[in-house]
Amino acid sequence: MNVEQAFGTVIKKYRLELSMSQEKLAFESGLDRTYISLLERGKRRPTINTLFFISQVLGIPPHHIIIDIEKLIQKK
Amino acid sequence: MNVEQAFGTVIKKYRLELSMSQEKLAFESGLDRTYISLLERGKRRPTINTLFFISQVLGIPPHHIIIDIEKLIQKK
DNA sequence: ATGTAGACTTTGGTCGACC
DNA sequence: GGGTCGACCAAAGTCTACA
Repeated sequence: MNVEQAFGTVIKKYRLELSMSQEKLAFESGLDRTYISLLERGKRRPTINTLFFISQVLGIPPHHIIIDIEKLIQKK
Repeated sequence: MNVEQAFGTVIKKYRLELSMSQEKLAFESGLDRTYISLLERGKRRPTINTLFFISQVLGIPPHHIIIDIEKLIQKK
């Protein structure tokens, strides 16, 4: 599993835990809804700024998301 | 202080601790030397993939760099 | 509420050269 | 060894629309 796929998996997991829609996550983070869709499916590589925007809305510290990514790509 | 400035500050700190040149960091991480220069001066926003490449070469876990960034932008 | 597609703008990232 | 500039190409991110 690569970094962008892991990122998508992780933010989707946290988004669903909050029962939040892609639409709301997009709006609150100032990004486009279709872009959130692309991110969750591992089709885009976010900048670290985008990471910070999204994690802020999810209420998760950015480094926590990175730790999850590290674990996912470790597992292959 | 913004995210990209913090990123530049942090990777420069770790690079200097290793007494590594920008040239070597660039080569080992598969990036361009001038781009490392831009990053350290906060002129570019790296993707998370770039974060992983660079942190690998620096021997620092990616989330550790993110923690440092969080602290720096907190302090203003 | 989400996936996809196409056209679009902006910025990440490369490369050669010079100081 | 590092900053900068200009030109360039690839990819981030937007927007409209339809299923």
